[in-house]
Amino acid sequence: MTVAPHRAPIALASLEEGLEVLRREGGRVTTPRRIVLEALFAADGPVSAEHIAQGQGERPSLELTSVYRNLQYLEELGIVRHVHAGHGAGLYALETLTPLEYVVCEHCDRVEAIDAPRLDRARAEIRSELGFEVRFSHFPLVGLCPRCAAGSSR
Amino acid sequence: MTVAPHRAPIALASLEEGLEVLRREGGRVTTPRRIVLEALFAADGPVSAEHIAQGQGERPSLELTSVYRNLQYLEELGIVRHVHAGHGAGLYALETLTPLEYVVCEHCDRVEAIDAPRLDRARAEIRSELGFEVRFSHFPLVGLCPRCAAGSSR
DNA sequence: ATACTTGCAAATGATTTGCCAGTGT
DNA sequence: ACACTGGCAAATCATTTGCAAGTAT
Repeated sequence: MTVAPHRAPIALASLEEGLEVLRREGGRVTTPRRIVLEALFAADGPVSAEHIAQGQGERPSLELTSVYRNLQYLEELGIVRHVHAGHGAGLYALETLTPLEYVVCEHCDRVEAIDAPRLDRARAEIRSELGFEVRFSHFPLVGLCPRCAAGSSR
Repeated sequence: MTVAPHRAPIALASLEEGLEVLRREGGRVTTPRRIVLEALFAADGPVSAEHIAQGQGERPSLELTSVYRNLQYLEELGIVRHVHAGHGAGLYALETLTPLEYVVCEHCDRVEAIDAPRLDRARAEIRSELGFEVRFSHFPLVGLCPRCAAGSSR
Protein backbone atom coordinates (compact mmCIF):
# COMPACT_ATOMS: atom_id res chain seq x y z
CA MET A 1 0.00 0.00 0.00
CA THR A 2 2.68 2.49 -1.00
CA VAL A 3 1.33 4.74 -3.68
CA ALA A 4 0.86 8.17 -2.08
CA PRO A 5 0.43 10.73 -4.90
CA HIS A 6 -2.92 10.31 -6.64
CA ARG A 7 -2.93 8.85 -10.11
CA ALA A 8 -5.18 10.10 -12.89
CA PRO A 9 -8.84 9.12 -12.38
CA ILE A 10 -9.85 5.68 -13.59
CA ALA A 11 -13.53 4.96 -14.17
CA LEU A 12 -14.03 1.24 -13.61
CA ALA A 13 -16.46 -0.56 -15.88
CA SER A 14 -16.59 -3.61 -13.64
CA LEU A 15 -15.30 -5.11 -10.44
CA GLU A 16 -13.04 -7.32 -12.53
CA GLU A 17 -11.43 -4.30 -14.09
CA GLY A 18 -10.78 -3.00 -10.61
CA LEU A 19 -8.96 -6.17 -9.68
CA GLU A 20 -6.90 -5.90 -12.84
CA VAL A 21 -5.85 -2.40 -11.93
CA LEU A 22 -4.82 -3.66 -8.52
CA ARG A 23 -2.65 -6.37 -10.05
CA ARG A 24 -1.19 -4.05 -12.65
CA GLU A 25 -0.19 -1.56 -9.96
CA GLY A 26 1.49 -4.22 -7.88
CA GLY A 27 -1.27 -4.44 -5.30
CA ARG A 28 -2.75 -7.73 -4.15
CA VAL A 29 -6.24 -8.97 -4.69
CA THR A 30 -7.51 -9.71 -1.22
CA THR A 31 -10.95 -10.49 0.12
CA PRO A 32 -11.47 -7.18 1.97
CA ARG A 33 -10.35 -5.29 -1.08
CA ARG A 34 -12.82 -7.15 -3.25
CA ILE A 35 -15.56 -6.47 -0.72
CA VAL A 36 -14.89 -2.75 -0.64
CA LEU A 37 -15.15 -2.61 -4.42
CA GLU A 38 -18.33 -4.68 -4.37
CA ALA A 39 -19.85 -2.28 -1.86
CA LEU A 40 -18.94 0.70 -3.99
CA PHE A 41 -20.43 -0.93 -7.09
CA ALA A 42 -23.55 -1.83 -5.15
CA ALA A 43 -23.99 1.70 -3.79
CA ASP A 44 -26.07 4.13 -5.79
CA GLY A 45 -24.27 7.18 -4.46
CA PRO A 46 -21.40 8.14 -2.19
CA VAL A 47 -21.33 6.06 1.00
CA SER A 48 -19.48 6.22 4.30
CA ALA A 49 -16.68 3.87 5.33
CA GLU A 50 -18.96 2.75 8.13
CA HIS A 51 -21.61 1.74 5.62
CA ILE A 52 -19.13 -0.32 3.66
CA ALA A 53 -17.76 -1.96 6.79
CA GLN A 54 -21.20 -3.10 7.92
CA GLY A 55 -21.78 -5.35 4.96
CA GLN A 56 -25.19 -6.03 3.49
CA GLY A 57 -26.93 -9.23 2.35
CA GLU A 58 -24.33 -11.34 0.54
CA ARG A 59 -21.58 -8.88 1.24
CA PRO A 60 -19.76 -9.71 4.50
CA SER A 61 -18.83 -7.08 7.04
CA LEU A 62 -15.22 -6.20 7.70
CA GLU A 63 -13.02 -4.11 9.91
CA LEU A 64 -13.57 -0.37 9.69
CA THR A 65 -9.81 0.05 9.70
CA SER A 66 -9.40 -2.10 6.62
CA VAL A 67 -12.14 -0.21 4.87
CA TYR A 68 -10.39 3.09 5.50
CA ARG A 69 -7.04 1.71 4.48
CA ASN A 70 -8.39 0.28 1.29
CA LEU A 71 -10.43 3.30 0.39
CA GLN A 72 -7.30 5.36 0.81
CA TYR A 73 -5.34 2.98 -1.38
CA LEU A 74 -8.02 2.88 -4.06
CA GLU A 75 -8.15 6.64 -3.94
CA GLU A 76 -4.42 6.86 -4.54
CA LEU A 77 -4.85 4.54 -7.50
CA GLY A 78 -7.44 6.92 -8.92
CA ILE A 79 -10.32 4.46 -8.60
CA VAL A 80 -12.13 6.11 -5.72
CA ARG A 81 -12.76 9.65 -4.52
CA HIS A 82 -14.32 11.08 -1.41
CA VAL A 83 -16.56 14.03 -0.66
CA HIS A 84 -17.45 15.82 2.56
CA ALA A 85 -21.17 16.23 2.76
CA GLY A 86 -21.29 18.16 6.02
CA HIS A 87 -20.06 17.87 9.58
CA GLY A 88 -20.20 14.09 9.57
CA ALA A 89 -18.13 11.31 8.05
CA GLY A 90 -16.70 11.50 4.55
CA LEU A 91 -18.48 9.76 1.69
CA TYR A 92 -16.74 7.54 -0.83
CA ALA A 93 -17.61 6.67 -4.40
CA LEU A 94 -16.10 5.10 -7.48
CA GLU A 95 -14.57 7.48 -9.95
CA THR A 96 -16.93 7.99 -12.89
CA LEU A 97 -16.49 8.27 -16.62
CA THR A 98 -18.16 11.66 -16.76
CA PRO A 99 -16.83 13.64 -13.81
CA LEU A 100 -19.31 14.26 -11.05
CA GLU A 101 -19.53 17.05 -8.56
CA TYR A 102 -21.81 17.28 -5.58
CA VAL A 103 -24.46 19.50 -4.10
CA VAL A 104 -25.67 19.00 -0.56
CA CYS A 105 -28.79 20.43 1.00
CA GLU A 106 -27.93 21.79 4.42
CA HIS A 107 -31.52 21.40 5.51
CA CYS A 108 -32.44 17.86 4.45
CA ASP A 109 -28.84 16.60 4.04
CA ARG A 110 -29.61 15.10 0.65
CA VAL A 111 -26.51 14.66 -1.51
CA GLU A 112 -27.01 15.09 -5.22
CA ALA A 113 -24.47 14.18 -7.89
CA ILE A 114 -24.21 16.59 -10.78
CA ASP A 115 -22.49 16.09 -14.12
CA ALA A 116 -19.56 18.46 -13.87
CA PRO A 117 -20.29 20.26 -17.15
CA ARG A 118 -23.61 21.50 -15.80
CA LEU A 119 -21.62 23.68 -13.42
CA ASP A 120 -19.30 25.05 -16.07
CA ARG A 121 -21.05 28.38 -16.31
CA ALA A 122 -20.98 28.88 -12.55
CA ARG A 123 -17.33 27.91 -12.56
CA ALA A 124 -16.67 30.38 -15.34
CA GLU A 125 -18.35 33.16 -13.35
CA ILE A 126 -16.16 32.42 -10.39
CA ARG A 127 -13.06 32.25 -12.53
CA SER A 128 -13.75 35.63 -14.10
CA GLU A 129 -14.69 37.24 -10.80
CA LEU A 130 -12.01 35.78 -8.55
CA GLY A 131 -9.52 34.04 -10.77
CA PHE A 132 -10.21 30.90 -8.84
CA GLU A 133 -10.51 27.53 -10.52
CA VAL A 134 -13.07 25.75 -8.35
CA ARG A 135 -14.14 22.15 -8.09
CA PHE A 136 -17.21 20.99 -6.22
CA SER A 137 -16.10 17.40 -6.02
CA HIS A 138 -14.10 17.21 -2.83
CA PHE A 139 -15.97 19.90 -0.94
CA PRO A 140 -19.42 20.07 -2.42
CA LEU A 141 -21.71 22.99 -2.97
CA VAL A 142 -23.78 23.49 0.14
CA GLY A 143 -27.08 25.27 0.18
CA LEU A 144 -30.79 24.80 0.11
CA CYS A 145 -32.37 22.41 -2.36
CA PRO A 146 -35.50 23.61 -4.17
CA ARG A 147 -37.74 21.58 -1.91
CA CYS A 148 -36.31 22.96 1.30
CA ALA A 149 -35.88 26.49 -0.05
CA ALA A 150 -39.62 26.52 -0.71
CA GLY A 151 -40.87 25.48 2.69
CA SER A 152 -38.27 26.96 5.03
CA SER A 153 -39.35 29.40 7.67
CA ARG A 154 -36.03 29.31 9.46
CA MET B 1 -25.72 29.36 27.68
CA THR B 2 -29.14 28.26 26.49
CA VAL B 3 -29.89 29.86 23.18
CA ALA B 4 -29.76 27.08 20.58
CA PRO B 5 -31.42 28.39 17.40
CA HIS B 6 -29.26 31.02 15.73
CA ARG B 7 -30.38 34.62 15.92
CA ALA B 8 -30.08 37.01 13.00
CA PRO B 9 -26.49 38.03 12.28
CA ILE B 10 -25.12 40.94 14.34
CA ALA B 11 -22.07 42.79 13.07
CA LEU B 12 -20.29 44.17 16.11
CA ALA B 13 -18.72 47.60 15.83
CA SER B 14 -16.69 47.13 18.99
CA LEU B 15 -15.91 44.78 21.79
CA GLU B 16 -18.09 46.91 24.06
CA GLU B 17 -21.05 46.38 21.78
CA GLY B 18 -20.42 42.67 22.05
CA LEU B 19 -20.58 42.82 25.82
CA GLU B 20 -23.82 44.78 25.58
CA VAL B 21 -25.35 42.10 23.40
CA LEU B 22 -24.31 39.52 25.97
CA ARG B 23 -26.01 41.44 28.77
CA ARG B 24 -29.11 42.15 26.70
CA GLU B 25 -29.49 38.45 25.91
CA GLY B 26 -29.15 37.44 29.52
CA GLY B 27 -25.61 36.13 29.23
CA ARG B 28 -22.86 37.08 31.65
CA VAL B 29 -19.80 39.11 30.91
CA THR B 30 -16.95 36.89 32.01
CA THR B 31 -13.24 37.08 31.48
CA PRO B 32 -12.95 34.15 29.05
CA ARG B 33 -15.84 35.55 27.04
CA ARG B 34 -14.17 38.93 26.82
CA ILE B 35 -10.93 37.28 25.76
CA VAL B 36 -12.57 35.32 22.98
CA LEU B 37 -14.09 38.50 21.62
CA GLU B 38 -10.76 40.30 21.90
CA ALA B 39 -9.07 37.53 19.96
CA LEU B 40 -11.69 37.72 17.23
CA PHE B 41 -11.33 41.48 16.98
CA ALA B 42 -7.56 41.14 16.88
CA ALA B 43 -7.66 38.50 14.14
CA ASP B 44 -7.56 39.67 10.56
CA GLY B 45 -9.39 36.65 9.23
CA PRO B 46 -11.05 33.46 10.43
CA VAL B 47 -9.05 31.73 13.17
CA SER B 48 -9.17 28.35 14.87
CA ALA B 49 -10.37 27.75 18.43
CA GLU B 50 -6.85 26.56 19.18
CA HIS B 51 -5.45 29.89 18.03
CA ILE B 52 -7.80 31.79 20.30
CA ALA B 53 -7.05 29.50 23.24
CA GLN B 54 -3.32 30.06 22.96
CA GLY B 55 -3.46 33.76 23.69
CA GLN B 56 -1.05 36.29 22.22
CA GLY B 57 0.84 39.21 23.74
CA GLU B 58 -1.50 40.96 26.16
CA ARG B 59 -4.25 38.47 25.58
CA PRO B 60 -4.06 35.58 28.09
CA SER B 61 -4.50 31.96 27.10
CA LEU B 62 -7.53 29.99 28.23
CA GLU B 63 -9.02 26.54 28.17
CA LEU B 64 -9.78 25.18 24.71
CA THR B 65 -13.07 23.91 26.10
CA SER B 66 -14.13 27.38 27.14
CA VAL B 67 -13.18 28.74 23.77
CA TYR B 68 -15.37 26.19 22.02
CA ARG B 69 -18.23 26.74 24.41
CA ASN B 70 -18.09 30.48 24.01
CA LEU B 71 -17.69 30.42 20.28
CA GLN B 72 -20.75 28.22 20.11
CA TYR B 73 -22.67 30.61 22.34
CA LEU B 74 -21.58 33.67 20.38
CA GLU B 75 -22.54 31.88 17.21
CA GLU B 76 -26.01 31.23 18.56
CA LEU B 77 -26.28 34.91 19.41
CA GLY B 78 -25.45 35.74 15.81
CA ILE B 79 -22.15 37.42 16.64
CA VAL B 80 -19.83 34.74 15.31
CA ARG B 81 -19.84 32.30 12.44
CA HIS B 82 -17.55 29.44 11.48
CA VAL B 83 -16.20 28.07 8.21
CA HIS B 84 -14.55 24.81 7.28
CA ALA B 85 -11.44 25.51 5.31
CA GLY B 86 -10.41 21.93 4.66
CA HIS B 87 -9.76 18.73 6.55
CA GLY B 88 -8.52 20.55 9.63
CA ALA B 89 -10.16 22.48 12.43
CA GLY B 90 -12.99 24.91 11.85
CA LEU B 91 -12.25 28.62 11.62
CA TYR B 92 -14.18 31.29 13.49
CA ALA B 93 -14.79 34.94 12.72
CA LEU B 94 -16.97 37.82 13.80
CA GLU B 95 -20.08 38.37 11.77
CA THR B 96 -19.57 41.27 9.37
CA LEU B 97 -21.69 44.14 8.19
CA THR B 98 -21.39 43.15 4.57
CA PRO B 99 -21.80 39.37 4.43
CA LEU B 100 -18.63 37.46 3.62
CA GLU B 101 -18.17 34.16 1.92
CA TYR B 102 -14.95 32.22 1.60
CA VAL B 103 -12.72 30.70 -1.01
CA VAL B 104 -9.95 28.31 -0.07
CA CYS B 105 -7.04 27.24 -2.22
CA GLU B 106 -6.62 23.50 -1.91
CA HIS B 107 -3.00 23.82 -2.88
CA CYS B 108 -1.64 26.60 -0.66
CA ASP B 109 -4.50 26.48 1.91
CA ARG B 110 -4.93 30.24 1.77
CA VAL B 111 -8.39 31.36 2.89
CA GLU B 112 -9.78 34.42 1.18
CA ALA B 113 -12.85 36.34 2.29
CA ILE B 114 -15.10 37.57 -0.50
CA ASP B 115 -17.92 40.10 -0.30
CA ALA B 116 -20.95 37.95 -0.87
CA PRO B 117 -22.36 40.09 -3.70
CA ARG B 118 -19.33 39.36 -5.84
CA LEU B 119 -20.55 35.78 -6.05
CA ASP B 120 -24.11 36.67 -6.94
CA ARG B 121 -23.72 35.86 -10.60
CA ALA B 122 -22.22 32.46 -9.83
CA ARG B 123 -25.01 31.83 -7.37
CA ALA B 124 -27.54 32.82 -10.00
CA GLU B 125 -26.04 30.37 -12.47
CA ILE B 126 -26.30 27.59 -9.95
CA ARG B 127 -29.84 28.54 -9.07
CA SER B 128 -30.96 28.50 -12.68
CA GLU B 129 -29.14 25.28 -13.46
CA LEU B 130 -29.95 23.27 -10.33
CA GLY B 131 -32.54 25.20 -8.41
CA PHE B 132 -30.16 25.24 -5.51
CA GLU B 133 -29.70 28.29 -3.33
CA VAL B 134 -26.05 28.04 -2.34
CA ARG B 135 -23.99 29.83 0.25
CA PHE B 136 -20.22 29.71 0.42
CA SER B 137 -20.04 30.91 3.98
CA HIS B 138 -20.22 27.72 6.01
CA PHE B 139 -18.58 25.43 3.48
CA PRO B 140 -16.38 27.59 1.30
CA LEU B 141 -15.56 27.34 -2.33
CA VAL B 142 -12.55 25.11 -2.78
CA GLY B 143 -10.26 25.22 -5.74
CA LEU B 144 -7.01 26.57 -7.04
CA CYS B 145 -6.11 30.19 -6.52
CA PRO B 146 -4.65 32.08 -9.48
CA ARG B 147 -1.13 31.76 -8.11
CA CYS B 148 -1.31 28.01 -7.65
CA ALA B 149 -3.31 27.41 -10.82
CA ALA B 150 -0.47 29.02 -12.74
CA GLY B 151 2.41 26.99 -11.41
CA SER B 152 0.82 23.59 -10.80
CA SER B 153 2.04 20.56 -12.67
CA ARG B 154 -0.10 18.17 -10.75
C1' DA C 1 -28.44 33.68 46.85
C1' DT C 2 -28.57 31.44 42.73
C1' DA C 3 -28.29 30.48 38.15
C1' DC C 4 -24.85 30.82 34.82
C1' DT C 5 -19.81 29.62 33.76
C1' DT C 6 -15.43 27.78 34.10
C1' DG C 7 -11.81 24.32 34.46
C1' DC C 8 -10.36 19.79 34.08
C1' DA C 9 -11.17 15.12 32.97
C1' DA C 10 -13.33 12.02 30.36
C1' DA C 11 -16.35 10.86 26.38
C1' DT C 12 -17.26 11.11 21.25
C1' DG C 13 -16.77 10.45 16.35
C1' DA C 14 -13.87 10.10 12.41
C1' DT C 15 -9.76 8.51 10.88
C1' DT C 16 -4.99 6.92 11.42
C1' DT C 17 -1.14 4.14 13.16
C1' DG C 18 1.67 0.29 15.27
C1' DC C 19 2.48 -4.26 15.34
C1' DC C 20 2.31 -8.98 14.63
C1' DA C 21 0.04 -12.75 12.57
C1' DG C 22 -1.85 -14.22 8.04
C1' DT C 23 -1.72 -14.70 3.00
C1' DG C 24 -1.34 -13.50 -2.04
C1' DT C 25 2.10 -14.14 -5.65
C1' DA D 1 9.87 -17.39 0.92
C1' DC D 2 8.65 -12.67 1.47
C1' DA D 3 6.72 -8.51 0.90
C1' DC D 4 2.17 -7.00 1.12
C1' DT D 5 -2.22 -6.99 4.06
C1' DG D 6 -5.60 -7.78 7.64
C1' DG D 7 -7.16 -7.68 12.36
C1' DC D 8 -7.18 -5.51 16.68
C1' DA D 9 -5.76 -2.24 20.03
C1' DA D 10 -4.25 2.07 20.85
C1' DA D 11 -3.23 6.79 19.25
C1' DT D 12 -4.79 11.29 17.13
C1' DC D 13 -7.60 15.37 16.16
C1' DA D 14 -11.40 18.25 16.58
C1' DT D 15 -15.08 18.91 19.45
C1' DT D 16 -18.42 17.88 23.11
C1' DT D 17 -20.04 16.63 27.69
C1' DG D 18 -20.24 15.77 32.86
C1' DC D 19 -19.60 17.66 37.10
C1' DA D 20 -17.99 20.03 40.99
C1' DA D 21 -16.09 24.54 42.19
C1' DG D 22 -16.18 29.56 41.05
C1' DT D 23 -18.42 33.98 40.00
C1' DA D 24 -21.47 37.55 37.74
C1' DT D 25 -25.68 39.74 38.82
